[in-house]
Amino acid sequence: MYESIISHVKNYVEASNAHIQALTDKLNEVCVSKHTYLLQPGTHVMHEYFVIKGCLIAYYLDSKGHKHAVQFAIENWWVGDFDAFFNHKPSNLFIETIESSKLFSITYDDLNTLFQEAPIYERYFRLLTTNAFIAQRKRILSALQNDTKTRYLEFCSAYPNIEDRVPNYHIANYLGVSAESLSRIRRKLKG
Amino acid sequence: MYESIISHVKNYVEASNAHIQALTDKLNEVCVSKHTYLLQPGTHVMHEYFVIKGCLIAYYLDSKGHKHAVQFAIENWWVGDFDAFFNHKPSNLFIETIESSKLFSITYDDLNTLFQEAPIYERYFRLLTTNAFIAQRKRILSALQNDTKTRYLEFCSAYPNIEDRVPNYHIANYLGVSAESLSRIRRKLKG
DNA sequence: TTTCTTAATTGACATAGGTCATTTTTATTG
DNA sequence: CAATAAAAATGACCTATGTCAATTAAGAAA
Repeated sequence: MYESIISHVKNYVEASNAHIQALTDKLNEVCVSKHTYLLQPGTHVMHEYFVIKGCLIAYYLDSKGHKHAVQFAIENWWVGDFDAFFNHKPSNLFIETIESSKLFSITYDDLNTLFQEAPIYERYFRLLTTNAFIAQRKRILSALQNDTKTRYLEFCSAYPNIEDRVPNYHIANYLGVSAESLSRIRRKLKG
Repeated sequence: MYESIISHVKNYVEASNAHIQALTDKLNEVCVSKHTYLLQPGTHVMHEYFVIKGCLIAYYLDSKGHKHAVQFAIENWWVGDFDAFFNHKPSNLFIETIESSKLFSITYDDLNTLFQEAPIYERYFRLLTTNAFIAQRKRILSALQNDTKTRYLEFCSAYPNIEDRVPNYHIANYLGVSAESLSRIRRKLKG
């Protein structure tokens, strides 16, 4: 049951059995069906989630009602609202399942206890955050220097086969273009 | 001499005198004059820097020779190439002084020793990275939902008085627009 | 101060992508 | 399977911003 998260942890830090035990003791398994919100704006963020199976999207809604996807999460990704979670403020993010999904959840208090019990998890989360930061920076850079077609192709290879798992308008939102515009780009790529 | 960095650390973690000592022992003061590169692409990244006084910019050069600013660093900011530094690969970033600057530098090995000696610094860097991640996400979102004028105004209030410290074309690069376009926006704001 | 260099502004023009309205295709559900 | 809803594609039109070239302004150096 815990294989995927254990190997994820061991990918980043040297973890003893006791370390692993300390983590798994604090995880809860959650199953959610398709099109369900794990998080909605205004909510007090109780958990961060690790995806065992499934596909989710995290997005904001702007003042004009437009969605802006910030992250897709598939198997072995952590997903949640870091800002709201660590800074104890209400979220302004939607996190929604695109497929029915199986997740582990951990609470803020349990995560803090874990940091006390086993500082290797400070390191683990520091490394994850550093990687997320770097990936995000790449995304900014790509947005600044590449046209949408290039970024769409990049996206497809970064999240393999995701075109089949995620509706098109989510991808358009992620790339920061209208669904119509992405549609035109796809046509050009085919023809 | 160390006041600014000490209070920066204490802002994030509970640090004893011994903790502080462990850090300051590893810092070197560096003075660099205006228009100097601290880092250039291809280089093996030896240091991360903390700005005591001055102003710097970190940017990439894309395949078309266009600059893309990823960060301005002023007093009390850390600056460096996280990706290259932590992952031991050559940098593809320029870091350049815009004003003559005074910095602290720390090496990779010293930082790792510090993490061993005092795990609170794992925490400190985790928190810094989390904040940087969040700030960067806000930047992505702002780019996706606001027009350039709005983002320019946001930028001016996020980095107060920076218009006076930083040439215009750097700001245009940061916002992801041409210098001409920013110039037109500034004209409209005045008139 | 004068000279030289760098930065900023401006105009003309081209184009990617936005918006809105409509149609076609694909999913979902009773 | 039929009926309905949701998503994708398409066309017409508009606007913001890019590019290139020229001019003006500001800053640095001698």
